[in-house]
Amino acid sequence: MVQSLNRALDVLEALAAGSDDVGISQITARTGLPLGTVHRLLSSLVARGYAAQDLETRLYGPGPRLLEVAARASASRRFSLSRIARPALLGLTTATGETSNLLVLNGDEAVYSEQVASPHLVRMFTEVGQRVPLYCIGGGKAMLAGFADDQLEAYLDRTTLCAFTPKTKATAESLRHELTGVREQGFAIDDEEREVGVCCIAAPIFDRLGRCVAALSISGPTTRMSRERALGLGPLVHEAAATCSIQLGFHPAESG
Amino acid sequence: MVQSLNRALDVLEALAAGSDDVGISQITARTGLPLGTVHRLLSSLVARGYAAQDLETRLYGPGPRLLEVAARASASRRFSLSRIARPALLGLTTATGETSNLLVLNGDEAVYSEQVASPHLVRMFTEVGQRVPLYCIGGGKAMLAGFADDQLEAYLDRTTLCAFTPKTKATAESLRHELTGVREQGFAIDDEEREVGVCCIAAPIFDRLGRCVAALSISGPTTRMSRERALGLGPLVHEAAATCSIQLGFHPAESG
DNA sequence: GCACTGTTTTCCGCCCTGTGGAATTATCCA
DNA sequence: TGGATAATTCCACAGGGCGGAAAACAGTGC
Repeated sequence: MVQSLNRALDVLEALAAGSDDVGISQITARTGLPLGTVHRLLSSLVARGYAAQDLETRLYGPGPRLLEVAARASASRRFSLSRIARPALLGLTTATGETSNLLVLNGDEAVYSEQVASPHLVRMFTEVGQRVPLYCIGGGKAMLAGFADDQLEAYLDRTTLCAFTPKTKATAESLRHELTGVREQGFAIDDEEREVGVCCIAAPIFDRLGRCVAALSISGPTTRMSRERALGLGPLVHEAAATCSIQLGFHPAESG
Repeated sequence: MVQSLNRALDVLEALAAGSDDVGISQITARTGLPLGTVHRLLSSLVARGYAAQDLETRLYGPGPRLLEVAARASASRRFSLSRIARPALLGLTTATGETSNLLVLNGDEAVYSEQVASPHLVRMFTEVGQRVPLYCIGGGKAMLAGFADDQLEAYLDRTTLCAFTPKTKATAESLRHELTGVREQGFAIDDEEREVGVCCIAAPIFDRLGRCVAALSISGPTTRMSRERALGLGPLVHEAAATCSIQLGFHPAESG
């Protein structure tokens, strides 16, 4: 572990942590590094544009180059959703024995874009690429729950809800009510709402700007996937989705 | 300038540059650093999460921590639009003697959110906080020109164009035509389209995702701001806006 | 205007840490 | 199985980073 680099990263992270500029002495306090050292490292960071100094206040803050490099990096194949989701899907299917899917938000629909199939003979099979309305599947409802209030209302305004099965939540009222529950729990269930005999549990994935862009789901025939079992798997899916969010650069605490 | 840090940043940037993972030897070639050195620096970057190694291919790519830290940093007051725009506005007003404004996109309207007033006795005066439609002012048209095609069409669909003056471009056709011109030039003019006797010139500001979020404008009475003078100021406004974009983390070349 | 306090910035000799060539190990093809 | 390519690990040297302390610089109260 290269010492100076390691310390410089400490300094960089200290700069990025707060929303206000900080002085050298504050950074010294936070990092525990000697003052002279902090100054030297900061100068180098400034020279490369990773930090910047306000000439009036003499305080330091994160620099534009940091954002620039991160923006380029985010274009890397490494951060493509499907690549990130693959291990999560494998994990879910291994753990549960049921088919898991990555659903991506596209307009007002969800698109099945990655799948790991269950080893069971009787299993869920949805075509990758298939598009479905958001309100009637687990992954869709997970994403709706991640919407901001006005975004959700706009969606409800322009969408005609239609009951695919007797259990479909086909009124704005019932949907709104359910989504508040989803927000609290962190996962959404679809208990035969799209198709009779199919139950699924899902959780939302957020990008680095805190926008809900996708969802993970596990689905199976109700013979194996009872409502109870599905709900029990909720935390598992939630955890897997949260891991994906973090890898996308999402920061849970303060996403301003 | 701390050598090891400096080199580590070279390595980091080399990782972030391409959209595919790279091997150590490729980085050695790109940076000119010795192989052992690159490996050592990379290991440190990996340990901190700024780089990541694919265990199958053994190739390296940018790490999630980079995005995470950048996401936090972007919340810094330092990158708030109005803070970035202030010097630009000062520069424009100093250079031209006319009032300059920062307009921020909000829904389908532009909001005047920062202003530096002209020293002239006869001058433009718009209230900060005022909201105006996009299609009839310079800054609004600059932002429309920065919209993607489908985004623009959706806007035109849901907006009723209304002629404020005889010169207002109040048809979808005339607007579309004008906007293609704006895209080529990089600035938009408003020659008495909102109010008779007022002319303004404006350019769009893009955020780090390449989305058009705001615009800078210079406006003045037609007695001083002739159409010709305004057009002559176009490159100046364009340049100022481009500087703001870069400080927001916008990367002109490959913004994927 | 002047001393005082809490900063940031600069300096410099010691020595720890990063350096990079070369040896070692892993991996991929044929 | 063996040969080529690339990734790791190793180690002795010395150059670069370290950090204490001094100097320069605001900002504040008298």
